[in-house]
Amino acid sequence: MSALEPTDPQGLDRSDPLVAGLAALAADAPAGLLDRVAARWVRVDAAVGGVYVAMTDQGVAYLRTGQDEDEFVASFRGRFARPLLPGGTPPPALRRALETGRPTGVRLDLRGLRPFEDAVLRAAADIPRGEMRPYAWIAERIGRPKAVRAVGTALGHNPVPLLIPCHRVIRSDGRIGQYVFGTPAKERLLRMEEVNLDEVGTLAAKNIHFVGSDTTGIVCFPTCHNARRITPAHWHGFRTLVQAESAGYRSCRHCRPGADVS
DNA sequence: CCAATGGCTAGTG
DNA sequence: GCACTAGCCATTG
Repeated sequence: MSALEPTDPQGLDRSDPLVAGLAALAADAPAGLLDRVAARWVRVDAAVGGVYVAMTDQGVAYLRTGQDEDEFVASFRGRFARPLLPGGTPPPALRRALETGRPTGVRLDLRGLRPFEDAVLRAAADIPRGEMRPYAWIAERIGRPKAVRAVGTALGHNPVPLLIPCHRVIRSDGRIGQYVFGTPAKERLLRMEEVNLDEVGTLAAKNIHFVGSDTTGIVCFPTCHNARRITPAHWHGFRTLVQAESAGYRSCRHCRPGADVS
């Protein structure tokens, strides 16, 4: 540093372009730049009660239930290496999504996921409202048919439950399975979106996990919207997909039981 | 690197 | 049918 240069009160050499640049940043960083680094959190009412939602400039990165904001911030920091600041008003699209359970128009920031987790969550994101698929179905779809348990683990780490509907993934035997916000919440969410859990339970008790129509020769998961329109007179239940196939049925192209056909 | 741990399953008796 | 269990596999300690 030259003695002729003015001395900064903080001892910084402002003639150094780098230092000058940094100083300018610190002094009046545009909001957009700060938000490129820091995430913002908001509180939103959801179907399961109040939730905290963290958003980056790319979209929603993290969502959790709970009352204590310090806890939320701490758990966010445990997973993401970036600061989290209070963020003001929730975007209307986000509020609408969490009120109605229809997450249209909400951008997600899923960076940082491992390839396996990413594949699992993307498959789960494709399950339509009001329908359910087994853990094993996701495993097959992503090309890891034996990683069924790991699918459960990955869904358990879903950073954005509700927005990625992991509550629509159930066990192959028809039981509800576990959920990041607890099994009762999972049941409530499913009933809220008009899944007939009682019927699914009744069928499961009779070992029926697939249903088909003898007019179309198509077999579905019981909650598939095609399955729900089958006339009782033409309705047939099956214990396994193999049984349905040997009876001449082919798997529904909408719900894709036995997701081997891509 | 090895062991342990899950939002699970299909098989066995 | 109904319990049980060995197998599975991506993460984590």
